[in-house]
Amino acid sequence: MDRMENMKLMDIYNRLYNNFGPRHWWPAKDDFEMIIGAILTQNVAWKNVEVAIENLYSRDLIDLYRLYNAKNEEIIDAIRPARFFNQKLRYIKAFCKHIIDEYGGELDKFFDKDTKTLRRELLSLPGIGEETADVIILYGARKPIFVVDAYTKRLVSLLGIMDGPFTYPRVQQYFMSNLETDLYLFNEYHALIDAWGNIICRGKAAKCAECPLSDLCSICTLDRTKDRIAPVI
DNA sequence: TTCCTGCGTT
DNA sequence: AACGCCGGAA
Repeated sequence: MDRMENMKLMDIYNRLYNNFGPRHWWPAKDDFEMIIGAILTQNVAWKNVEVAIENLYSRDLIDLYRLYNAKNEEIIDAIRPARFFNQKLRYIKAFCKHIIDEYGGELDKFFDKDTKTLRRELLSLPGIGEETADVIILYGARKPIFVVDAYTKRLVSLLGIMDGPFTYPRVQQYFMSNLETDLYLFNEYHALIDAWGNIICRGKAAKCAECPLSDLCSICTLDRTKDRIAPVI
């Protein structure tokens, strides 16, 4: 734990928290819905996922066994707004099958495993990459792990707080080695970075005037008219 | 790298 | 019409 790096990261966290307030993630009624949402949201706007989840609820399919036994056409019909529906159908069914075969359909038994084992097991499943695995560990199993997404890479790149290349494990290691291992902190930090990337720092339409980190940003100087350059990731 | 491939925003 | 989205696989 480097004191200076910790101060930098906590300063960023506090600015985001003061600006956006607590985000109360993950937005789901239960753990199963949380996991389905995590798969459906891959490279898709969350608004589309909300529709897909609602479609599943209206078909009474937010349930491990009912979803696993449902017809492919019915699931595709429901999740179509979340894009890549053929792949995501396979991913969802594979996850359900795994929990049914290995844990008798009980998610809690799956979550009981230690973080490292849980992560390995999640990564072995189709459609579960590093980000989705960590999201499920943090917001589903409620174990402290730092989630890295495209916004996180954009943030460290723009603020110049760490050296590249900004690969998933390197960025994750940077945050986890310089922050207290705290479930609430990791929960809010990722959710706040998402709010920042989603609401403020969205590519061409970036609202630098409203950004609580503008004075730390290497390319977003407000005192001169300057075209934004895409961050190198 | 490319494919997957819906929808609100600009 | 083009962009970009709470990515992952091959």
